[in-house]
Amino acid sequence: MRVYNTLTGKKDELIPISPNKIGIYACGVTVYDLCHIGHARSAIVFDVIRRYLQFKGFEVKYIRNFTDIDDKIINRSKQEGISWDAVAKKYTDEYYRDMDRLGVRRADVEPKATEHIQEIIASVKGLIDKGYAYAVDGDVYFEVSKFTGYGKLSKRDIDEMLAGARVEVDGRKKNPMDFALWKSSKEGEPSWDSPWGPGRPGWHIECSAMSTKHLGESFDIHGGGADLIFPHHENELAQTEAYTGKPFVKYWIHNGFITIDKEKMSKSLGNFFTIREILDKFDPEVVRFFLLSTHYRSPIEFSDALLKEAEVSIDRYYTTIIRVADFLKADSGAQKPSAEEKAMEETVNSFMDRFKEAMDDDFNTALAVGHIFELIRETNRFLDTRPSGPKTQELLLKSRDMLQQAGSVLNIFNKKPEEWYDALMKTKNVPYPKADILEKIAQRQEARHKKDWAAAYAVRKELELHGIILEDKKDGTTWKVNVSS
RNA sequence: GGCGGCGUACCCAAGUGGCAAGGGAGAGGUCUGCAAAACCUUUAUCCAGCGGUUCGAAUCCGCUCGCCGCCUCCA
Repeated sequence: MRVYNTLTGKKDELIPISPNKIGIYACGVTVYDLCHIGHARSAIVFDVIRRYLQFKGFEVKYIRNFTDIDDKIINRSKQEGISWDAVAKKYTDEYYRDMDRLGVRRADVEPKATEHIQEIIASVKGLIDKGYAYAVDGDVYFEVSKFTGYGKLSKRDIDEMLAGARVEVDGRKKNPMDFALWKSSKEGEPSWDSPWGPGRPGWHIECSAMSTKHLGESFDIHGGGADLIFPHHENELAQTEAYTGKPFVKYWIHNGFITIDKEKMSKSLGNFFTIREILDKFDPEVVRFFLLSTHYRSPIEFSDALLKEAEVSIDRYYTTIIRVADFLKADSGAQKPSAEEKAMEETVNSFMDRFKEAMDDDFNTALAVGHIFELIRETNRFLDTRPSGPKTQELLLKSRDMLQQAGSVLNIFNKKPEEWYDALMKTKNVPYPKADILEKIAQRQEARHKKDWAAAYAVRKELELHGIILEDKKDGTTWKVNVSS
């Protein structure tokens, strides 16, 4: 399989450092506030990458960190009037609440910066010893010009960046591009003892320390949002390779942004939606599907209208699953050849290959989703021919199984149809108890028996007003929530 | 200013050399007591524009226009 590698700028064949094993380190979040949908995208993208690699049979070790000490956390603790570690704890809990709901699996190891202070200090010390870093007044800086590969990830040149001139001027640094490995603490700020006095780690060094501790000095995949390429990952790469003298990461994977009115969603612009407020209106499965229906490196424009389209798509899946279940329950088993059988067989049998082919090409979930809907259409088309018999049943069971397997990689299609409609009742605020619906359906059945079509129609209309659609079938009437309302 | 990306139907979106996936919306139809769902037909002789390479390009090269990102914290 091939993955796009930011370091090489092209799709590279994925060859693990150790056969059949893959180590992944994804940058998590700084726990100082609620997560927005951009954080969700990154988390879901790497969740799917991990799931797919496991699906392919790789033994995956997945690490995702929490940055639980930095300026933003300290500021927030002043604002909220609670200690910095209480802030970190609070927003770590909130993070889990959101991500669990979104079906993002926990990582194998979820390290925190503050739990790795000794490793960090050892790295900083090592970098000073090797001449890559220098201490000034309790701060320690990495000397960018000493590392010849600096800029190779973000394709930047130190001199050109200086010409760009948006770098802070700090006379204590040898070069304005030098960045902090260790920051001295001011009075009253959280601090740890170090050879350079009380202080705390710089942002980049924590990821170097944690990733190499849990995955070794060289590992396979390192990822995060595209905004981390520079300076975070560039710096991380420089300091780690300077320290170990070995290649750090083989494949760098970065996901694209979420945009609002074509502009990057970000905290500073204030144009962001929290995961929480979106989940008030849409089921997590809808959000996942929405995010996965565009390739992970492309920008995604975010809007309610687009989420609704995703909702309709998911509904189409569940509707088909109900059809299949209804069919299997009712099929007499009498052999009846179908003209569509051959086409159906072909689509079902080739599905998994096409799904894998899509995913093998840089995790092309958008194409994979396309294949899923081809299978759904073919399944419906097949059912429309009213086939019957063991062969028919076998094909339908296999189709359902294929959809389940693909769904499990993307972690969608994970509900029973009833659960999907229960969920819709909530997100669509249908204020109508299920018992009432069943009651109305019974009344309507009575009217239908008497061929009182006007009364039957009135019931249909009444429920429709509440967002409930009735479906008359051979053996009774079922209801569902209208997704397009 | 430097570096990078994008521009595919009404909307979303795959496709990176061989006759343009998929979803939504619209229109017409089949089925139905009425519906819904589903299915069928239909909506890009063409992929921002211009020029070039090639037997052949949305896909490669050049230029132009438009949009966006990174270069400061940021998923």
